[in-house]
Amino acid sequence: MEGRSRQPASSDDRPHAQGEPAVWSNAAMDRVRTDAGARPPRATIIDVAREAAVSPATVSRVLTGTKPVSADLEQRVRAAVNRLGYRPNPAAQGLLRGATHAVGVVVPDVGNPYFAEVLKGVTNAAEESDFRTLVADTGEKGGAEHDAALELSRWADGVVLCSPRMPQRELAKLAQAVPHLVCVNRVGRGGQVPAVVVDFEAGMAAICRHLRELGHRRIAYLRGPARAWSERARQRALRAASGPDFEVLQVPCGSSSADGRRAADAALATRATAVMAFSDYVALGVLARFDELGVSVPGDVSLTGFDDIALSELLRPRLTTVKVSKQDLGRRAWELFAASGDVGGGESGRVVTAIPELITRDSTAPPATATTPLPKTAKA
Amino acid sequence: MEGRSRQPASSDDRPHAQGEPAVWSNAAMDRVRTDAGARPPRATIIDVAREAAVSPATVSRVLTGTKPVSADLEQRVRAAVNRLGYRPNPAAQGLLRGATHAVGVVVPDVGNPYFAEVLKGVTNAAEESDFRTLVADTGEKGGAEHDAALELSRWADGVVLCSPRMPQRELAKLAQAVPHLVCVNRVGRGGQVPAVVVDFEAGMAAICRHLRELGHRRIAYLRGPARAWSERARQRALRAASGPDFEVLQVPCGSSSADGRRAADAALATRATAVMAFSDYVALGVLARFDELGVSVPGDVSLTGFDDIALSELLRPRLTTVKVSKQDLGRRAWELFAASGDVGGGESGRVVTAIPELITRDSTAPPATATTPLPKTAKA
DNA sequence: CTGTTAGCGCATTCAC
DNA sequence: GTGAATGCGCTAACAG
Repeated sequence: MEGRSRQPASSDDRPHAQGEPAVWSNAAMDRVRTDAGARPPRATIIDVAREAAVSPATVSRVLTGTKPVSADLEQRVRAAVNRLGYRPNPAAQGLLRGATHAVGVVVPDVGNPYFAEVLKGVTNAAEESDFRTLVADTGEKGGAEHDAALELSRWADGVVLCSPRMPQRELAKLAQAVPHLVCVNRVGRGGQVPAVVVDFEAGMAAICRHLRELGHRRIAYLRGPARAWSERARQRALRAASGPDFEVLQVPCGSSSADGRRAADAALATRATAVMAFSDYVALGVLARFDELGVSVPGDVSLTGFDDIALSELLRPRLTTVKVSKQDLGRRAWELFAASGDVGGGESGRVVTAIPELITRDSTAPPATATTPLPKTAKA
Repeated sequence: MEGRSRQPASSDDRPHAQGEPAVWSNAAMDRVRTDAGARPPRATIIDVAREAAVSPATVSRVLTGTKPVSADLEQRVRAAVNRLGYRPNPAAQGLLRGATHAVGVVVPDVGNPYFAEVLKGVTNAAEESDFRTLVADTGEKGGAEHDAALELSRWADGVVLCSPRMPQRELAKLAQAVPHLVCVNRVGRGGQVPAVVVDFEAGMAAICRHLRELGHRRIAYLRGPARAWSERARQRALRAASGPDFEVLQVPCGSSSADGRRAADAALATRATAVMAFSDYVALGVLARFDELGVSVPGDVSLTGFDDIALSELLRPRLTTVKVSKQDLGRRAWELFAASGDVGGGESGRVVTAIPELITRDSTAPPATATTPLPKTAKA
């Protein structure tokens, strides 16, 4: 594309670094050998058949193992396959079989360790059944979920929707358009769409109980995305736990650690003795901001998360939270998809519930005094 | 499959929770309506053609926009498409065009925030060009990379290999079998395979310089995976920086925070005044273990990371590290792939280098004394 | 057991 | 401009 030097490129594998915009440099380390487009065209099943001097059908039979083939021919075919490095074209197979052997996964944000783990769970489980995984990252934009799922549904045999933020009726409509839709952390009206969900109510209840037992009476709750089903479940638990001796102050927040960081000040302003974050990921941000403000956890305020991501026990203080097996969530979602296939798509409406477990660590303690402590110092 | 109750399932969307093994419960919330397999079969282009009373070719022309179509017919077709909710079958398109409009991404571990970000970068960039993304997670098993890439190469038009740990010759062989292979953080012999890499040498050099300026003379380095190309690059920088007044002690470690946690004690045992971790992710584990041991950072020892993952500035102390634009890495890899397509696969051997930037934060400080401090207390 | 035939859903030649 | 025919790579039905 651009001019190229004829210099044979230092034999070492060390790239040289030079400026281009910002930190990026386009090392003009041009190709060495000029065997450019000399790549042999991909072998087809016909090539293999010719090579082995058999019919394509025989090759197919050897590879799929559907019908018995004589030992002699089988050897010839295998040899030819290896020699040519033949691998069947999945698109063609899919076209014929009407199934692609792939699953789609829609996540709000792969950067969020929670979803990364769920994705990993699906991927690993799918791999065991020799299924490929397609991902779509909606960037926390609920509006993009519908289209992403619809698109993936054409590529894959089923779609796993992680924590969809879309409205209920949109989900219902989607479920009708997408053959094997499985939700994670969301159950639709009456549970028509198969789902694997965490029992958020139980989890929040456990956290509330823990806080109450420690003596907290005034709690700030950092809300997650308004449209998240899990948020509504949490709210139910909060309502149930609320009372004259257990006041829950709602603070808008979000689902990322950046959101947590931003909301930390507002949480403090409630003069609560404990802060419940929507998730561990959010709590992370809160912790950072509290530290900046010189607010000690749990000395000045207690803090809780949700999910028990790997980081939470690496943090200081180690976070009190509720443990959810994220990879299992993904794996279960996969299983739900796999099962739905067996029954021909009729078996919808299965909901699998994961019971989370309270993990008491260092970020919670009894309130320092009857009244809410204020930051020791402002802005470290 | 199992017996089902006729109970109409509580109209609420709250799943009930009951025991099964461990924390999982299979809520027997059966399907409500019995419209089981009543899903209409997916519409094909022929259905649309019939519905619009035109030929399939016309439908195709409207959808692909290759040839002009009269306004009248165009309207009829579009209406039919909407009515039927038709979406072309990508497998069929792929078969015909010989390209799938998908990229594969092979990562050692999606749970690692570094790779999650790179993956996100690829996904987002691909999406903009209307490409799908396929992922394979090799679980840090270098042996699985080759097969994963090979497999993905049949599904996708190209494959992005993230930080492959496979031996050089295996990579070379792979590059020959996979049409559009792009590496992240690895350049093969002479750079035949297009790659986008971080200039690890520059990064490590910057860290060494920083540490030396602070007065550190005895440093422990927590090694990454032996087979990682980036590790070898780091070693080069270390060798260059080493000298009588700057001693680098090597400690085997790995690439995960769990590895870091395990290696922390050994790092301490070197009696170094500063510890350089292979990555931020590793440093995370080190920090946690140090805290357990009552070793203060940077009071007793300084600690550095690499990559500047989002967490690193949320941690306390905030980690001194070297900043790498992880999403950009992914995006650039995508661009390399896209570009390689334009030139027909001949343009191999492009290497793009990202220059990282030192970020000085709170985890580094001058050494406390001339001699290495020992842990204040053992096992907090 | 093996080879031959047909067609999955689509875009793209060709004729008109 | 439009429609009818062809074939992408593969496997499932049929013959033999």
